[in-house]
Amino acid sequence: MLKPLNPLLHSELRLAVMSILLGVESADFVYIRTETGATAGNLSVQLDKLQRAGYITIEKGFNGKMPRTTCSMTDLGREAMREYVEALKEYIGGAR
Amino acid sequence: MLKPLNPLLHSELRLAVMSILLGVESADFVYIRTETGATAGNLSVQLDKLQRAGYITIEKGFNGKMPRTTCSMTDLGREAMREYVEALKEYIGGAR
DNA sequence: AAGATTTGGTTTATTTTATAAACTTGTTTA
DNA sequence: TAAACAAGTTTATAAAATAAACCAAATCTT
Repeated sequence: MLKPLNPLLHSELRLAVMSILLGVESADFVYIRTETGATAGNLSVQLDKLQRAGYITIEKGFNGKMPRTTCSMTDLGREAMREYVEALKEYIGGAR
Repeated sequence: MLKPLNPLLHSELRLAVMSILLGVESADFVYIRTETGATAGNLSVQLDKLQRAGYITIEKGFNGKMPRTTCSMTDLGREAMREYVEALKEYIGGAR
């Protein structure tokens, strides 16, 4: 039987966020927003879910006077991605 | 910017169904149900969506006296899977 | 042979999720 | 100083997934 797909990661926007964060030390809200094309509201909600799961950390600070939200992936997040990709391969392995 | 993921395929159960059908000429409802572990109701709904999209064909016949529903993938379905996997790789490419 | 159970589903209702719209707080610009 | 903009959050709506309830016919039980 196929492995279940972590529902937290099996979401287009959350997966895109995780994908971006895999490649960098950290990324801020505005950057992630422009890279993904998501609306701010949607992104805010999905980042919160990833944080609650312990997959990313969110730090709120300031860039001069403007607020800035910076995200980065945790080890737990990295491990979850690894497992997700491994499971996913069972689903798409035949499509080559 | 990341390619969008075909929402019809980006669903655990529908993806499992497509994955199964990729490897075989055809498969019947009961087989798909046991392989995926899905409930009959859920499977019925998701098969219908795949059929409406033209990704699979569904034929209803009989096995002796018992009804039998047989599914197989269409060329359109195969092509959609190919594109989906290609898009997905952009998301998970970093996780190796 | 009548009733109970199983098979193979479909339909409908409920829950969850994703998404967008509206709002808030503070900043910069005209 | 009023209007517009930036960076988000909160709340409402739309869509999706899932489960519960149901149905018809076959088979098993006594």
